[in-house]
Amino acid sequence: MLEPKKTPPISIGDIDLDVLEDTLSFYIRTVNLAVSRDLDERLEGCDVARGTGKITTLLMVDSHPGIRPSVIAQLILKDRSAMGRLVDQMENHGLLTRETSVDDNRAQELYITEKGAQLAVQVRALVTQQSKDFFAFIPEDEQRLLMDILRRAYRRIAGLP
Amino acid sequence: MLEPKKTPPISIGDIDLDVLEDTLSFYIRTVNLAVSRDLDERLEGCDVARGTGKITTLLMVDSHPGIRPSVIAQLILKDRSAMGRLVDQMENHGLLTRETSVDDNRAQELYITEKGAQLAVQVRALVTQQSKDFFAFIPEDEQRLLMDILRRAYRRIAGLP
DNA sequence: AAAAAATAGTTGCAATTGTCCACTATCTAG
DNA sequence: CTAGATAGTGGACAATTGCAACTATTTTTT
Repeated sequence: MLEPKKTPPISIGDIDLDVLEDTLSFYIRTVNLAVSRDLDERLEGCDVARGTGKITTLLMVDSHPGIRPSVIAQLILKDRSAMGRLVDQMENHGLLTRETSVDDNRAQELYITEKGAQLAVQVRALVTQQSKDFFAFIPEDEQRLLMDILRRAYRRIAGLP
Repeated sequence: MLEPKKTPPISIGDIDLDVLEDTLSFYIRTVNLAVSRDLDERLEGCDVARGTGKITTLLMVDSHPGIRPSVIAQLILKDRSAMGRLVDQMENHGLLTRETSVDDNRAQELYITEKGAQLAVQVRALVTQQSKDFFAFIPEDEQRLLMDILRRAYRRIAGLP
């Protein structure tokens, strides 16, 4: 029978990724997407969900009382205006307070609140666990390797010693 | 002299990253930020700048004529609506065309245009070079390792075989 | 063969985000 | 004392993205 045969569509299994197959940045970008989404889900409603930086800010303010917005901005790769808004938000949520530095009236010092400190405890646990879970399918030793490399990359990017 | 001494502010060198120091997801997120920005700079005005997915879409349509939007959506981890807009954009820019599949009238097939094909050539070179440059400070063998691990992660996430 | 469920794509809405730029205040250096 | 750098603020704007509802078509079930 010479019936018109349906050409099977290109399905997900047939795909090769072209040059992206060997492009590190492609994998970084996509894995980031997935891990960030997963993290957001777990933070549902947690006052520090969505976007990069809230978590880092919370933890940094908690463990470095008096730290300045501009320093955190450098850590999370944001400009000062974005950082300012982030601090606004967290202040409104009662997680931290701003004070003008007595040493330099241009600068601010950030301090954690009681509520912020409590949240920090939870977030520390949650973030650690999430990362562990998400990458659980990678063997321990490879995880360490991966982390070592990415840590170096990050420190270089952020200008850390 | 007992003058009031200025307390030196917490500076970038004094920071320790708390639990983030050992959190893979933190590094993925920050390195992603940096590498994506760098990429965007190089793509300035290039019709496929900003956001994830345009590049992948271009290359996939170029190397898999007739591929469907939903298949690409799965590769770039987006939902159908986001994918639709992406295709709108690229169609408006004259990079690809849509046709309704004769086999399945619900589905579309995407085809590259001349302009799109030319851009694909450039983008292939640019993306490859960018990734190479950006991670140049990592030794070759570590890069390979990193890529192997992340590739596995990606394939798992995207549901590839 | 008819009804139900699954799939592909579109659209509206809203929220988020990030960026750019200009502006003020303050500090530091020459 | 002036010039230039630095910290933070605020506005406007563009772009992405995500959700949910909706249509059309195909496939499965009964």
